[in-house]
Amino acid sequence: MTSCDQIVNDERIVLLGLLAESAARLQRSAGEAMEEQSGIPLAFYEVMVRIRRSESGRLTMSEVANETVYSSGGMTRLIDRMVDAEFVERVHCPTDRRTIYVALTPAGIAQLEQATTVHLEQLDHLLSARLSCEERASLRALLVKLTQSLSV
Amino acid sequence: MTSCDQIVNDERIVLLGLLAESAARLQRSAGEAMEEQSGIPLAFYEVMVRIRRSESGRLTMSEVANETVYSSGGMTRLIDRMVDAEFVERVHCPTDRRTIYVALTPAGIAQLEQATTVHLEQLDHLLSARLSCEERASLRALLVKLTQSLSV
DNA sequence: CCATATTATCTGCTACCGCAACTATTTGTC
DNA sequence: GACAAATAGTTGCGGTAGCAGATAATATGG
Repeated sequence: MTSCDQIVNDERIVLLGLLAESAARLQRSAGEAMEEQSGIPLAFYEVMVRIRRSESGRLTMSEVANETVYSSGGMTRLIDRMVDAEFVERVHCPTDRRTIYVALTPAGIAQLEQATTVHLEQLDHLLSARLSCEERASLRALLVKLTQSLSV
Repeated sequence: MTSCDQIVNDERIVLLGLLAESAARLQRSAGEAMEEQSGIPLAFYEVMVRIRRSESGRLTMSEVANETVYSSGGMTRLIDRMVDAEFVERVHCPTDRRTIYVALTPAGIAQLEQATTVHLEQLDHLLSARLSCEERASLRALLVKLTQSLSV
């Protein structure tokens, strides 16, 4: 190999590292702020947001796990903690006794609303201050394109 | 609040979730491939790449930790594992006995070269197949801009 | 020359995730 | 209807990260 020095600076390798770094730093900043100001982990928030976005106000365990890139085992315990905190509840599906829906409790809805308000302020700091609306839109488009069909 | 339904779809909240999801999925895919084909965790690779990119061929514990978004404690153990695997070695700084340099061993350099070759093929699958060269360039530019001054 | 503050790294404790194995349920095939 | 395969979710185990405190070395002020 002529020089690994050059190859490790390949744009694709840099891009993957950059993506990991950006995501880690943003999640850390936003996560710390949420923990401080709303008292919940960012992971809780992400789950509650997905549930809230759903048509029926509930998602199966598998659906939540897939949307948030958790394993099924990992999601079981995350939901356990959220049930303990009384933000969500498990609801058995009447037609398929294997599936379990996860739905927000009234306390969860309240928590989600409070956290969202604070979270948006943080995102103004973290995102809006650094990227224009157009830039955020193209970043979003690029990430969607990148993640499509990688969804498995 | 009129409707939290709308607010949780705010473009900034979506963007943060999307960034997390993209990074997680890509790292998972690339990480599994690297583990299979090169026998090392992606975390090892990321550390070795940073060291290789450095001018002097070595970085302090703090430098590696900062560049890879680890805490100092987390980096201590990651380097412990890499030392056990004989990919890197700790070198005491002669002028400041607190600082410790991390440098690649010959085995580490060889491993890095092998892994890089395979990794680039994977990235062709994961990145090049989905985004054009121009799109990757603008994604890179946007991520750099986003992460700038968030570096602490 | 000593005391204090700062810096660099390591260690103990705790929390959390993934994998693989397991249970329960449903679906498909004969 | 019965048995095999597939699917949904939970649990045991192992590994890894972060935080806080400990340790060691250097820099600063008196």
